[in-house]
Amino acid sequence: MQMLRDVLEPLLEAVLQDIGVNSQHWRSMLVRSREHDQGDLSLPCFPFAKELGKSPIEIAETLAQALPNNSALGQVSAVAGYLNIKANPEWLASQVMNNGVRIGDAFGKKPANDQQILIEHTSANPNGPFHVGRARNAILGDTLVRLHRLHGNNVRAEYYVDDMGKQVAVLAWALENLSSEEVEKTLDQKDTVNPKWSGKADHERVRWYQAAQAIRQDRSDKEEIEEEIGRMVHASEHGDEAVLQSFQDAYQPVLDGMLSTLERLGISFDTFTKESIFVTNGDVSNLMEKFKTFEIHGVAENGAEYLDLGARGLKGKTEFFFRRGDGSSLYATRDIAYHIWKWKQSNQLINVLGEDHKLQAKQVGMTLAELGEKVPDVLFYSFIKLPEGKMSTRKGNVVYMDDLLEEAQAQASAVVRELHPDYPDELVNSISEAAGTSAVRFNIIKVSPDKGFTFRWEEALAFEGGSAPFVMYSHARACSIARKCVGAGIDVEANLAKTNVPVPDQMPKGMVELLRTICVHSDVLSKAVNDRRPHLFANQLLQLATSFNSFYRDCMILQDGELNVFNLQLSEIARNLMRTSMEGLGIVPIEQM
RNA sequence: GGACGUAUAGUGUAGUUGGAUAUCACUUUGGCCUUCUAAGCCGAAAACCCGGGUUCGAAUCCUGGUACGUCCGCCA
Repeated sequence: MQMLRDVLEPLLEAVLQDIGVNSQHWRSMLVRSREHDQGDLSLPCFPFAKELGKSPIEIAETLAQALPNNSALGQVSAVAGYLNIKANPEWLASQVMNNGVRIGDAFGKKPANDQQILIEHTSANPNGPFHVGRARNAILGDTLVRLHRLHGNNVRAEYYVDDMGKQVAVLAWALENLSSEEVEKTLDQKDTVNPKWSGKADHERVRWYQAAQAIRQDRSDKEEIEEEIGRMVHASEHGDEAVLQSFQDAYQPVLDGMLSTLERLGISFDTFTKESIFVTNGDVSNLMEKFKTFEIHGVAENGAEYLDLGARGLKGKTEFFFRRGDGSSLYATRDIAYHIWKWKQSNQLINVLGEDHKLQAKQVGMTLAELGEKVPDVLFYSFIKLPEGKMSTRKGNVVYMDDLLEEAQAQASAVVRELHPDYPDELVNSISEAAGTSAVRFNIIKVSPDKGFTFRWEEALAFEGGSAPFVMYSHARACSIARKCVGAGIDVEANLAKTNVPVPDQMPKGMVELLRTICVHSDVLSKAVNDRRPHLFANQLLQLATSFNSFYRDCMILQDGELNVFNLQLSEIARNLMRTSMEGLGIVPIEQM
């Protein structure tokens, strides 16, 4: 709780100096108490014992006695060598009510600053529909974008389109050379397209890609095919406009289909940058010429070139190849050119990458450093696997995002119908769409990115406990209260505008809990953003919703037609904080459910 | 074989960078709907992979194991 810390530290410093502690080390020892009953902040006094020649218990007691009265401080106590300090609930209330935590206009939105941040995420190869594994990148990345915006940062969400290379070439070749009969014959009814997605190019065209993959293995003329594809790849890497155009014609509908899936999850991008532009504009070849002048530059027997990053401390395989024997560039080389370009338009770069890209990212980072460029921040995440094992399109062991979202919506719909048989279809649909997609997102965001994640239908579709619908429900309740007030003829706006509303003498547990949660909200947001760990904020939002539910139980706002102004104001603050926070995580803040 | 990551109640997870009685949810279990939405609230039970070390104090740091994941292409 930074607010309390700001008040407490100067007071503690004076007191500590009085008893003979002069170092500043204690600041890092001041920690949040485990038990809220004991306090909000605690100072363990054991390290002072040696220095002062007194027992920790004695020191804690001396400090508790010496700490001056302050409106921010509630109970101050010494327990077993710990100095425990509790915030005064009335002070918390005044902080919350008097804009102390209302940051900006939107209760929790910080004012914008001049940081220009570019977050690149997803950047999936446009050759097939999203499955839940690939979606972790998009959900994590988009959440990071949203949280930065909530934090007041200027962010650009960027998708790096892989519009060259073998995968796209295979897709383009297949679309030009294979009839749909051939495709179906080759795939032999395997993993047929869900009729629901029959118009969707990401689901349709991936079959051409898969058929081509099979044909490249088996067909009698596979050498010629390979040659043809190789020629296309080669031409694209030398900037052949016609070939690049044919690639784009092949992948663009697929990409559009994939993006529409993401859109359903509330994920969108500001800019799309095509990999090929760094080849056609000469950046890549200039870069490769520059590498030649490096002292760690090396050449293989067939003329392929590399940088020996071992000389810069890279362990394992130290040769980082940036040019093939035939003179063309490699993916990583283009990625470096891309990063140099990105640095020209922003002062912070964040990439969201799967853990399989760790080595690659390291090589790119070291090379950028070698070039005198800054190294981007990277958020790595571990893969999502299925209970049956690794997710693999080839083995048919996949859960497509489109299917998951459809199922989530259907199950949410069943829940709504059971709970509210009176709701009209249209309302049921909008609630279940919001609840279903939000649940899927939240289920993925709430766990630490570097944790391996096993996808389970029951968990993705859990609508209670620590889920998105749980938060949405709390928010909808708060909205319902406001509606009730309006219905009772109360001017909500006018009551919210009232100042100097007296803080109640008796504050129920639920109210204090809510105030305390609100007071740490912005601390947690900063940490989640700065450490690139969105799950911290997801947990904070759960805490906020839980606190609100306790408050809701303990504190009536409208009782026998009487309005409690203080409670209304607090409820509205919490409601707005929930709303902006939900938006920050991509949870749809519907007002009724 | 090497590099990097992970290991917490029956299950899934949090742990603010070394502090007290380790978080939350599911499951199990006892209560709460004639007052603002019970997708809710209040309670019970249940865990730090195994050895060593560092120190007043270790889930957290060091070290040695074990298990799992990822990578170690002139692929993207």
